[in-house]
Amino acid sequence: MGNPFADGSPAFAGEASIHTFYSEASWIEGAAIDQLRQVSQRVGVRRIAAFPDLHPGKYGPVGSAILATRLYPHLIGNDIGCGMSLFVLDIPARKLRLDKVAERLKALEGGFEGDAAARLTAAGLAPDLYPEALGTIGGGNHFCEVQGVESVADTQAFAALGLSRESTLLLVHSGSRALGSAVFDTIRDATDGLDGTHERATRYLRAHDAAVAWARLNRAVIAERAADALRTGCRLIADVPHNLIELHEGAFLHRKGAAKADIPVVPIAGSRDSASFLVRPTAAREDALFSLAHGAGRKYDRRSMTGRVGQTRSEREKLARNGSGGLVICDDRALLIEEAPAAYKNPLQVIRDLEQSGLVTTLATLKPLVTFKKSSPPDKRAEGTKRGHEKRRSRR
DNA sequence: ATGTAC
Repeated sequence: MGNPFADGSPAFAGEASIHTFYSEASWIEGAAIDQLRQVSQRVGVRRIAAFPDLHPGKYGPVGSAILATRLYPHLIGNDIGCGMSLFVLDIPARKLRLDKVAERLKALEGGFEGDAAARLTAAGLAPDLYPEALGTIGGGNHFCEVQGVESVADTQAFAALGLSRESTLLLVHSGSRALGSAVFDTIRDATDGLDGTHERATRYLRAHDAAVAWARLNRAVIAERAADALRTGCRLIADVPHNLIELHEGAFLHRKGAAKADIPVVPIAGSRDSASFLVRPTAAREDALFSLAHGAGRKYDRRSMTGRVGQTRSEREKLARNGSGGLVICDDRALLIEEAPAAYKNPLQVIRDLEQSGLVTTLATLKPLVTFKKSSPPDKRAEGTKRGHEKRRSRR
């Protein structure tokens, strides 16, 4: 089936307009289109913008921005405040030894050894707000990636950010961990959304805003920990949430896997095997609800990836390297397979569509050098009894 | 996505 909204013109379903920013060349699942339609028919939904990384999610379309007069916490889900932060490290890329970088980044696996409570307080958050989780990446599609500069399209704009072809960048994708999940738990029953003036909505929004701030701080602490591990410093270039609700002209702007675009520069992640992009959003794009794609977007869901790739040892070893010699640290085999580059759409096509829609100009292309996802957890099999071994073996 | 439901 073709893509009914691919012409980019607004289509009307219910009261809401759906404006798409992807071309026929982008892979868009029918189930995601169905979800867009369903959301467009919900009470209070006014306008929807959908991006080329659009794919179906648990409660609604991922890769879309939804403006509604009613509040829909489920459109955001549990990882409130999730996003990408780009930093520059105080060390030129040519000085990096990738195997050493990979080894040192394993320090991220444990907890933050600094004063989490003090950092929370400095960010205006309660010191007892999940201090033990602060500075941890989490699972799923989250990562911390050391990048080099592949090419620069706008030298002046790139230099104005204090960046050059020699720069080493650090892209952190993480969110609010257990906090966002706990906040979502408080409104799990509100599947039909909330009246924004209701006290329950106000309470949720206050907790939501704290989770957004916590997630931003989390990315900063992760970057700081990575920089410390690499014996260098770092400086923030851009912090861009893609999972949050903001007030816009008296209505709620829900962004689910849609990057906030009303800021100077936005990093858009590729898969771990392909380049990421630093783009400049076109100002004041009301039609795109001041949003952008947040990455490549999934092509295959996690479950269907099992059996698709990583069957043999040599295939799994291939997944631990990227095509240009970079390294991937992911000692969790299931996660390595679920997050294989083949599970994602072509990020180049995503950028092409955003450029052709006039939503962005690309400043630079960044190549992955070392992608940290997860290092060895304590080996549970080694802890088990001999009987446990036999049980496990018989299950296979 | 999640100190992962049971």
